[in-house]
Amino acid sequence: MADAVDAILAQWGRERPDVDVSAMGVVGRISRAQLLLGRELKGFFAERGLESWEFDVLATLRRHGAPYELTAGALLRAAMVTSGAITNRIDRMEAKGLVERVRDADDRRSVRIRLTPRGLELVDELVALHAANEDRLLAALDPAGRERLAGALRTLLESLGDTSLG
Amino acid sequence: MADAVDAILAQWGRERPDVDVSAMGVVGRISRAQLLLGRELKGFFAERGLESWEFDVLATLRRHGAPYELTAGALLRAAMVTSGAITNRIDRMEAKGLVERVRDADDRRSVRIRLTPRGLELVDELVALHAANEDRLLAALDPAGRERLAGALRTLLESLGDTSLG
DNA sequence: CCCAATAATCTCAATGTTGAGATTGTTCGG
DNA sequence: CCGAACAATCTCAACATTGAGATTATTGGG
Repeated sequence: MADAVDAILAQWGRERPDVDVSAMGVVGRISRAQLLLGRELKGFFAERGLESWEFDVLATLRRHGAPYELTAGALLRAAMVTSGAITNRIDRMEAKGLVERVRDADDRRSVRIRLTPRGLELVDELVALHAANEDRLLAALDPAGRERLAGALRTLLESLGDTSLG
Repeated sequence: MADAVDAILAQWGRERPDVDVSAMGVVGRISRAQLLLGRELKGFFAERGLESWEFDVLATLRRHGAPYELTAGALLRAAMVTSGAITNRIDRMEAKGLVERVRDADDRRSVRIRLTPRGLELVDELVALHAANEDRLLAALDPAGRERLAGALRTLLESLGDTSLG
């Protein structure tokens, strides 16, 4: 069986047989898989009135444990976005009542972003559904295949410097 | 050794031991790998005065073979973007002299996008460097590891419907 | 203590994508 | 042939992100 990337590699093999394009077989598939999975997740959250990035913020706060708050800086490092993006996201989620800004009394440059009761309730309700949905998206892979995939990606991520949560 | 996703899974295990979040070990890593690889590629092309999406258009035209032209529709399906994005990209690349629009005489709704000599020269020069750069980014994986990774991703992509180039 | 360097967040213009609708052209049944 | 349905591309407003610079607050050397 062949996917779209196999077709791309075959085209390069025909047009530029002098170039070793085999790395594209990995990099291209990671890119396409992310795009297709991202679309699925977007649809999943849209059905529930959320953007994917909103769930991402909620989940980041939730999994860090009580009192479910992080600084804006910690959130932007976790989401791997820039400061402008985090300000915008928090603005919108604050307006929706999912998080609130709390000025830090010890360092007033800092803003702690905290889950509201409503935000906590929402993320606790969605996380199981989200995990089950991701599990469904991986249905084509058996447990051993998932383990190999996760393991190889871990090796790759470590080599790319993805070792901390910031 | 642990990457950022291991830390995330450990947090969920602590906070919500009732939820099976193992699928995030795969989906989360695909997402982060794509983000980090994408940044590397962006830097690589920026050093050469190109955006990643510009190379993507050039490469799509090049690998389809002479006369190095495709319709706007074929290009947008290959890039997996919407029509507005392709119009914008072609506008800018046409202004840079990398591609040109050719109205199809047989079906005048269609526009064929064709590599200019300069575009062809540029992509032919860059493709080997690009492939070598991607190879470098995967240096942490041995050939067998790459093969397993590509194979598992192919299975996943097929199951997500990524079987044609449009 | 003061001031320069550093730090955290916010502001905002530039950039790019989406997606609906407009425009232009083709096809095909009657 | 005509007109409706379909097709390909372009237009444009809404929305998000980036990244540089502004703002506000802290720290540490002298």
